[in-house]
Amino acid sequence: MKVFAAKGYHYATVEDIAAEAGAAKGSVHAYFESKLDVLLTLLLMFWKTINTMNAEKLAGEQDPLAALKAVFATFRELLLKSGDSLCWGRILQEGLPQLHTLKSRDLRNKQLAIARQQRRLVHTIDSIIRAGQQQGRICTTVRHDVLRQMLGGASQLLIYGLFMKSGTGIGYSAQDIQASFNQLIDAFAL
Amino acid sequence: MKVFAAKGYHYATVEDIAAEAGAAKGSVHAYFESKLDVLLTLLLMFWKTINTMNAEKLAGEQDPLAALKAVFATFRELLLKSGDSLCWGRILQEGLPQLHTLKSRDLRNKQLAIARQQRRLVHTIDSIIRAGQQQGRICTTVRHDVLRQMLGGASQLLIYGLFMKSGTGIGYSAQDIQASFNQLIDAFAL
Amino acid sequence: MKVFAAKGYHYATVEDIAAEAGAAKGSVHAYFESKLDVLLTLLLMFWKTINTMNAEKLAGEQDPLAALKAVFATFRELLLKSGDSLCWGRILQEGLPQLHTLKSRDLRNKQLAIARQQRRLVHTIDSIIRAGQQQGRICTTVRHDVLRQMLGGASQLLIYGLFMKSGTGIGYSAQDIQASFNQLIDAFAL
Amino acid sequence: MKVFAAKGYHYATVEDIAAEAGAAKGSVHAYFESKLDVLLTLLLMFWKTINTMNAEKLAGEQDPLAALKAVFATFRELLLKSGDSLCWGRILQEGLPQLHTLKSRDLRNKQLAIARQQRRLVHTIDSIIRAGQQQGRICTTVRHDVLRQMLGGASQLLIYGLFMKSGTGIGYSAQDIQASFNQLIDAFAL
DNA sequence: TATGAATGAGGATTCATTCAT
DNA sequence: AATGAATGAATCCTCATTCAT
Repeated sequence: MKVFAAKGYHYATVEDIAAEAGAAKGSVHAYFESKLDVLLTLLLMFWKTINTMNAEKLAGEQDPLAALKAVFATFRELLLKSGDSLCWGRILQEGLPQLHTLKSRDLRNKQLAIARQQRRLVHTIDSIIRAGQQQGRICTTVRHDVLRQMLGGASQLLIYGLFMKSGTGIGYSAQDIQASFNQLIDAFAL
Repeated sequence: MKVFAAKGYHYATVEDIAAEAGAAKGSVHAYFESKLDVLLTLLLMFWKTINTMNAEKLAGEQDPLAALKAVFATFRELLLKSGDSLCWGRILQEGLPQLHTLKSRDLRNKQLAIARQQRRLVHTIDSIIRAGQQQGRICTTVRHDVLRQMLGGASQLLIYGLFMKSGTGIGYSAQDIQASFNQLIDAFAL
Repeated sequence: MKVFAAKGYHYATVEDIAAEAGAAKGSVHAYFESKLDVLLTLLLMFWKTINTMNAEKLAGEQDPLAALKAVFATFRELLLKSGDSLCWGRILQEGLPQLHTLKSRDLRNKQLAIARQQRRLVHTIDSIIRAGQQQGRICTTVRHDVLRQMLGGASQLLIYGLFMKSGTGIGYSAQDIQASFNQLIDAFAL
Repeated sequence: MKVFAAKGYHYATVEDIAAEAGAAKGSVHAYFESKLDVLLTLLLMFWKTINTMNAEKLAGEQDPLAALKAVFATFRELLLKSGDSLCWGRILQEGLPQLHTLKSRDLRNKQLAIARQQRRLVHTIDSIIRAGQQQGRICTTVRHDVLRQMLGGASQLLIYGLFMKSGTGIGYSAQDIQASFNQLIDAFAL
């Protein structure tokens, strides 16, 4: 994760990964089918964790606005967990090869599993928004999918901003994000 | 641009690029120092265009809310220009090598120029927001840089959504974006 | 061919092949899909040549015994052509990977083409033998396929013997083979 | 033996060998210096067995033709022993690395021992033929080494034929070989 | 003695880049 | 100016071998 985050998938070598783990090149292939498998495994882990955490948090939560805030808080927590680097953030952005280019069946399945987890998160958010709209708690002039994308994008770039190098005009902290993002959600509340 | 967008920087070969341009592999290097140079040139072109278009649109525009809407409209126009594919979108996400890894001085300069253009856009947006806040037109409970990141992120993911494959829960069109995004901006107006 | 013959397929590296050809490693892959493709191409070339030469020689040949002698003479000519090394001989013995292990469709087709050419030679020999048996010129107490295998094996090992290192009890020359092999064929004539 | 026969030396892994033996990878190296050592050990075993069996059979055999038949019968027995696969046959064909490439003295010695056993078989056959020629039982128009190679090659390919896949024009059985091969020997009897 | 996790040398392959034509 | 054949650096992956347990 560290290596991919620091160098990007393509500039990271298997040797780099092994070295970071304090192991030898060959050992990486003892645990992963290929370099791509390492990436896919990480991605799958990320999305699964997101969904698991959300499931726990949302159990029993009735208020759609609170639920929405909780979901995006999960996202922030996970992205910020590693502390000093935007590990997940950079990994999530990596362009993956087309599904049909994947040689092994196992890898194809992994990529499908990732897509499934991503869809699950999407579905979670959309359900909350639609429920909120039906309860008259969330404004209905915005499509649920549009709102979901806006919130997701805003959330992402806010976090990325935390790790941007100086000189890019970012002066806020993790705390600022929390408050402002909740204000954003409230802007769509009724 | 098409090739990078379709395959991603690393999966695109110089041969692909040349073929798309109806030229031969060697010719690419007659006009570009390297493959990376092609990408950097494209990126620089993108950001320069963004800033140029903004400069034109904003000349004489007094209303900060209208100005903000115009700036993000520019972004959308450019990203959507190619019509049937998210060319710029994918290109913009490509992980670039670290500045210090770049061998040639020319490439380093180009990357710096890109950063300059990106900062210029950031400055443009921030100026509008701060002016709006001073004029009492934009709410001051949100930092200007936080608002800028939120708007930028929302804008990006909305557009990416347009190109996502079916099954990802995207049902909106380019028109939906326009209205919803302006509503988002208005949510921060006073 | 020289490299495969000298080192064997697996002990020969692509670099060796390139060096022998006075070219660079990468150039091998400009003309061949893979190292295996080099081998398959050579094998296909060999079997095609065998069949072509036979077709020419046998046109108009009525005598089955003369025809048989001609076919095996072709085999000898080709194996001995390179002069100072048993190029084809060693290449022909190389164990090939199973058809289904082959990654590319092109390689699979090449291997099938080789099998086709081999079958064609087998068919050529068998036809001659059967015709000879029907004409009462070749003894019928031996199955045509048995005789074909015996003649083929004898032919092969005779030639291999020519290239065996001293100390293996080989004292004959290429001329001795010709006479003795024809005597072998005559042993089955009526 | 089974593994080498099924996959070929280079496509067989030590893990395969261990698995077939119901042991673990590491155990192979407890009994053999290296993978090549396994192969050489098998080869040496084969040739030693051949010579031992021949020594027993030939003790007291006066008739050179009967002796020749016995020697090649031994060869057939051994090659066909495994029953359903051409184990020895494929192993015998494996291209070995050049003697001087062998790292360990032990391996070099083993390879020399194999060569010694091969020479011993050659000598056995040649002695029989020469004795037969001196006794006027075997025709003298063929050199003893030429006859030995012809018989050996014929014998080999006949047996290989038994294991060839269908579609290669092989229709005979192990019994057909016996009779036909003896007829071949008789063809050189006086 | 048996194991199997860890190792790293070895080699095939890719593809950006060069340069003679 | 355009080409594309040739190059070789870069790197993934395999698997024989080692060795601590």
